[in-house]
Amino acid sequence: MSATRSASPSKESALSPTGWSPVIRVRFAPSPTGMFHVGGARSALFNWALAEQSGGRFVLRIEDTDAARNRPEWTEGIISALAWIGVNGDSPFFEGPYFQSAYEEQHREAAAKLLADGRAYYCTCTRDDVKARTGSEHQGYDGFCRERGLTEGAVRFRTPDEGVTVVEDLVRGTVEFPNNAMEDFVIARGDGSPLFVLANVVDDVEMRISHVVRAEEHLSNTPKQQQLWEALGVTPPVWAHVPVIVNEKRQKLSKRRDKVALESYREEGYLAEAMVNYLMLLGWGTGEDREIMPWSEMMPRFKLEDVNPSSAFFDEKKLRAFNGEYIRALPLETFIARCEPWLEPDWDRETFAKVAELAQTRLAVLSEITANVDFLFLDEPVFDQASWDKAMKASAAEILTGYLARLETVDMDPESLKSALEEVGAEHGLKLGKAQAPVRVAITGRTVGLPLFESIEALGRERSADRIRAALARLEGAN
RNA sequence: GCCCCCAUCGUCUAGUGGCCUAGGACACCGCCCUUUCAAGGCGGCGACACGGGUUCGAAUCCCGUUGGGGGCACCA
Repeated sequence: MSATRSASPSKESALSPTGWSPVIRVRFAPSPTGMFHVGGARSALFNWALAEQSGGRFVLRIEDTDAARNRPEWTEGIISALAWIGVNGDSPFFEGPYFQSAYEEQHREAAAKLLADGRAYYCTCTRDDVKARTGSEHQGYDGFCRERGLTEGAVRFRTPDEGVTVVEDLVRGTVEFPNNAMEDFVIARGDGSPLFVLANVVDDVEMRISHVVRAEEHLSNTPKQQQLWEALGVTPPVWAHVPVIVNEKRQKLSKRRDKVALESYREEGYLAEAMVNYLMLLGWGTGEDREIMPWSEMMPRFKLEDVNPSSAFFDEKKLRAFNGEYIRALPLETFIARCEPWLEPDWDRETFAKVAELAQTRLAVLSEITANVDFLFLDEPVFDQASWDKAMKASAAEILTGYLARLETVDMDPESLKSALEEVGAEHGLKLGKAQAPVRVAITGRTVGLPLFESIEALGRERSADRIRAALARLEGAN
């Protein structure tokens, strides 16, 4: 038999490809071998949109069969990261988590069935054996044990020698794989333990997965898996291989060299909403001249057929821009609450609340709030040397002295504080833009930051005066 | 080496044979606003990889070239 799939998924069959159920059942099957990856998050989101828009199910399956590399904290990390981006267990569309390790019995039974049906056979060849016979590093298994009738060893799946395996992919269209390029691959080890390719398929079958939506790196495995589905007597799912996410060198994002952990973005102060929005746009577009869109609007618009097949660069600059948009769109109270993790416990929250609105338009990520407001709470500002050098020259000392004098009597409101500095500046032929520089550095330690007069108001008369005196002293010490 | 995928501005994308002198967003540049920096407003730069077809007509279809990428374990 050809073991190929002839029918292409029509719109109708895409809704019930397995014939088991009219609902879409998708799955996300990460292995807990490291920090949760932005690529995984993007795949999860695509699956999540599908489940939610159709009233189907999103099945979370932790593929924890590689005991050597698995760690429980990674599993927790996956679950909490998913929850962060809105894929949470409380939703009626969420199912799981299931743990692959719990289904080993089914995997073994499947291998046994394949063996009994003659679709698989035992093999005792080692890699070196095969290499010795074929004389090549690159050649696959040569089928040596196919007809030997062994009763133990690793289990190999018997692949067709001729013809092609046709994979119908919603993103990539029809993809044909020549069967003669597919070796008889191992589905269970010599000790009987199942391999990924088998476990993955058996679980998908058992969990009645209708659509397998995953990254393109799995496309090459798909003909093998499809053969397995068919050998198990089940109609394969609808496949959809979404593009890989790449770095600036256009290579698949890797945990080693790239910043890929969702958690690290979270810690930097990226908003989940912005991250979700950005991730959805990697390989897909809203179809409108509008990219900033909440999940509630994006979710129903998502279609696998619209996913772009080419790889997408993860552009943190654009993510930052999105994040800034989302931060600015936050109601002030919410913004204040969201900043909380980056504020030291002893920083006065009332003072912070006074300047929060001024800071809101100045952040791309929440963690930047610290550098914007720390001067209000520290005994003395953190002086940035470059800022100091730039501002503390020419008539800086005169400006500071003049302003210090006025600070004793001026009304402590931004307008009055501003007029006072304008007057001092005028005395030295300086416009406000120039005159404010030394004062700003004296007060905040930096040349850039929150509006100066509001900052002085928030700091208070005495503390502001102290800082100007300190800067003056420092200036003299330098000379 | 073998198999497979991909190819529109620097980047993410819109575009599914005529609406395209190719639209939007990020980045970049300039101007305006302005107490710094942002934010905001306005404007600019900037792409259909190349070569053949098919067609009255191609960014859109086909073939090839080139260039990227992914996969080929008794890993997941």
